[in-house]
Amino acid sequence: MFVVTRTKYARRVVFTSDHPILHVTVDVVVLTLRDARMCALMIRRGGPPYKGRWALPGGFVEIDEDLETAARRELAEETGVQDAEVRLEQLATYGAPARDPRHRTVSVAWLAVLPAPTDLTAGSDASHAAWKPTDQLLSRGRLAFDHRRILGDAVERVRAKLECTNLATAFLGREFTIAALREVYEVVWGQPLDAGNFHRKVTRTGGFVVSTGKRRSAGRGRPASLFTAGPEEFLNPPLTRRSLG
Amino acid sequence: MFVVTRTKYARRVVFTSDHPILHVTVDVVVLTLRDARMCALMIRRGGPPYKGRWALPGGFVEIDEDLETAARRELAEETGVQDAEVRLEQLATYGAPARDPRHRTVSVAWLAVLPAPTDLTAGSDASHAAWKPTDQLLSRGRLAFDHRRILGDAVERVRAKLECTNLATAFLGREFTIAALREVYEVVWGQPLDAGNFHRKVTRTGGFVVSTGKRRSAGRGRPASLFTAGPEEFLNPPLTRRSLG
DNA sequence: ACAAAAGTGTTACACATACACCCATGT
DNA sequence: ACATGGGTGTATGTGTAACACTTTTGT
Repeated sequence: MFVVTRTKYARRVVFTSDHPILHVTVDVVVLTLRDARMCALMIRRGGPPYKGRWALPGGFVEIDEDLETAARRELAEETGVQDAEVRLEQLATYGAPARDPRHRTVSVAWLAVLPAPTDLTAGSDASHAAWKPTDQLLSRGRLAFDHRRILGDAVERVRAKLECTNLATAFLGREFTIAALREVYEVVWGQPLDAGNFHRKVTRTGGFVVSTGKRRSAGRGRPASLFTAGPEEFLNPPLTRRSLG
Repeated sequence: MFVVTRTKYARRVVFTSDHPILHVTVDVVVLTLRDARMCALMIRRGGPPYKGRWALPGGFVEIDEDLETAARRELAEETGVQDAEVRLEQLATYGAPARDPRHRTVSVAWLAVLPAPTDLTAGSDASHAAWKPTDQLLSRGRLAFDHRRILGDAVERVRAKLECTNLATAFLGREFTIAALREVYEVVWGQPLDAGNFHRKVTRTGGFVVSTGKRRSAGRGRPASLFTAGPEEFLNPPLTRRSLG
């Protein structure tokens, strides 16, 4: 029950319905670790509204497109990451009537966690896309729309999921050392952890990490064993957030 | 950029946009305990598609309506529950292109947990609305749309939240006994718990329950103390799901 | 040899589990 | 008096927190 026409500039849709009509978008919070800081991929807006402000990558859901497919498309367009293995998790949906001044828009937010050295060359303009530290964005950043809240919810979700899943391994490459994994926890939780106890905990918790048998020297000190992420999504019991240094 | 006209039968909206256009609905999973079973409020569909099947209460989001407001409106329309105190929590958003055969519909699902004796008289027809046991619905029920999946996700969410929040108190009235609270856990988790240890755990965990000083006799046995729900949302450490009987 | 990081041992303590046992009420 | 359910005590096991200590490398 809709007609699509193509003008010189854009597709134009004339739609008839008995029901209210809203726009549906996806926004993706892409997180990674750079220089011991948690960073989010942000896009600088080139036009109104919120011109010049940082915004989450996102866009409209196509008419025959699954929500996760739309999020995956946005992720690929902005980062070049085509990997179907990337964990993409639905965060929440934001739909306050005034969140977009142009039209009523409901946005389904997604969370993606990537290993560190992702360059933004593929498909996106470096002057428009950048990795920004999440703590800066959340405290002093001037973000477009309600993206500060979405980002804040994403960071909270990641903090919570480190306790009871091995999501932390998503911040690392396929093979990693226990020390690197510990650094993820220390950065995300913002507190030092006991190296010895952490090592015991993650290696003895079945399904968390899998030993490869290989070792890697980090320049000085005893070479560390290499592990890959285990298959287990949920741990029982969870890691605790205590054990301050 | 839209025109609303009113015909004899329904509002008709003619809409013009440069972007894909989707319908947005809310569906509400309303859970309660009846006769030691977890039940969901279901609506029997009177017309196609899925005529005669059970569906979650839900409906279209109005053009100027917040998502939570829409969910709360649906809850009130179907149960008569106007209480602003009712916890309403966003579950997830479901948007597979074919989930509604009529038109592309994205549905934001919400979860509400209510005390048991809610009669459905207010505003809804008893022949169309009913409390159905969730285990039956999930195993043998023929549900409309993707509502089986939504219901399944809701039940999983509730099971998980009992471990680390005092959501269980939402199944009970303002004042309740520890035994009643324990029954909520036993029904939702489907396993018996040790009465003594449960009592100690919930009363010694700060913020979980608050003693009223009052007592209530249940006919036989020592009268139980009455408690109200504490303010705390998250517990540390969580209740464990073990302790089989 | 020394520094540095990986990994293990050890001890004290908190909490969970299992279950015995006492408490307060109705019949 | 007895049954019934509410609530506490207690022994035992298990995991955590803190930190000492050993292992394995680079310089």
